[in-house]
Amino acid sequence: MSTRREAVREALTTSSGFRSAQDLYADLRADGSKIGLTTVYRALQALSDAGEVDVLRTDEGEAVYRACDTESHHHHLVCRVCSTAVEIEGPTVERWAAEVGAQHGFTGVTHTVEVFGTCAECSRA
Amino acid sequence: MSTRREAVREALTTSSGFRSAQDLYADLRADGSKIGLTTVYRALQALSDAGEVDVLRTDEGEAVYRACDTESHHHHLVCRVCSTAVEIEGPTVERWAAEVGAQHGFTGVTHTVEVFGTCAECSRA
DNA sequence: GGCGAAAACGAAAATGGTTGTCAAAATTCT
DNA sequence: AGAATTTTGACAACCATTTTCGTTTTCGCC
Ligand SMILES: [Zn+2]
Ligand SMILES: [Zn+2]
Ligand SMILES: [Zn+2]
Ligand SMILES: [Zn+2]
Repeated sequence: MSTRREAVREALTTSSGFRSAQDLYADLRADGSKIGLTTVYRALQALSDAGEVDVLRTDEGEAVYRACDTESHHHHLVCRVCSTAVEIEGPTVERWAAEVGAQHGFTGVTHTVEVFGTCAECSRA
Repeated sequence: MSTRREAVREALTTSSGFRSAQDLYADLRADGSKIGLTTVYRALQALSDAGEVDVLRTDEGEAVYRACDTESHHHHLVCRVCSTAVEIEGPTVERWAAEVGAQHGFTGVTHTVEVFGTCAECSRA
C-alpha cells in the first residue's frame, strides 16, 4: 500500500458521507498535498477493486465513494443535503430480491438498493 | 408533441429493455431518419421530465431509458446480458425503506431499487 | 552506500457521454 | 402570404474519467 493510496483512504475515512474523486482531490490539495488527480482516481479504483470502499453513482452520473465500517453486504441511507450516510441491512430486502428474480427465471441475481432522505440534522435547518 | 419526439418515444417503446441515447440515435439513423443526436437527448429529457420514461444509470455512468407500461411507482428486474427488463413491485420493500428512513430520523425518504440477473433465455445460452 | 528493475506518480492529452450555442428549417398564428 | 414562435441539428464546449508517457520513488541485491 503506497503512501498516496493511504492518503486517499485516510481522506475518505474522515468523511461519513460519499465523496467524489474530485472532492477528495480538492481536500488533499487543500491540506497541502501535491498529489495528482490521476493518482486519486487510481487509488479509488484499487480500493474499489479490493472491496475496501463502496461506490455508487449520483443522478448526474458522477461516481462517489465511501469507506464503510463493514465489508459484508449492506446498503445505505444517504442524506440528500450533506451526503452523510448510514449503513443499513435488511434481510427482508435480500430475500425479496432473490425471490422476485427466481420467480422470473433469472439466474445470478444481484441488486442495488439505496435509500435517500434528509437527515435529522439537515431537516432542522 | 413534435414528430421527432414521437419518433424517439416510438423507438424506445419497441424495445423491452433500457436503451441509451446513443443506442436510440443509432437505431433511428439506421431506420433512415435524419434526426440529430442533440434532438434525441432533448426528447429523452422531455419524456423523462414528463414522467413518461424511467431513467437509470449503468455502472459506467451512462443514462439508459425505458418506456414502462405503468406510470405508477415500480422497480425493474434487468437482464445483464440482453438488458431486457421486467417491471416489478414490492410492497415489502416500500415499507422497509420508509421504516428504515424514519428510524434514523430522516425525512422525505425515497429509494432506488433495481434487481439484476441473467434472464431465462440468456441463461440457456 | 550504490545500482538497476519495477512500481508509483503526475502533467498533459485523449475519450466519451452530455449539454450549450446559434443559425437554418419547420410550424403556427394573423 | 408574411411574421412570430418553436423545433431542429451541426458543431463547439463541458466535465468526469482514462490513457499516455516521461520522471521519480521504492525495493531487492551487491
Ligand atoms: Zn444531512
Ligand atoms: Zn442487499
Ligand atoms: Zn437476457
Ligand atoms: Zn419502490
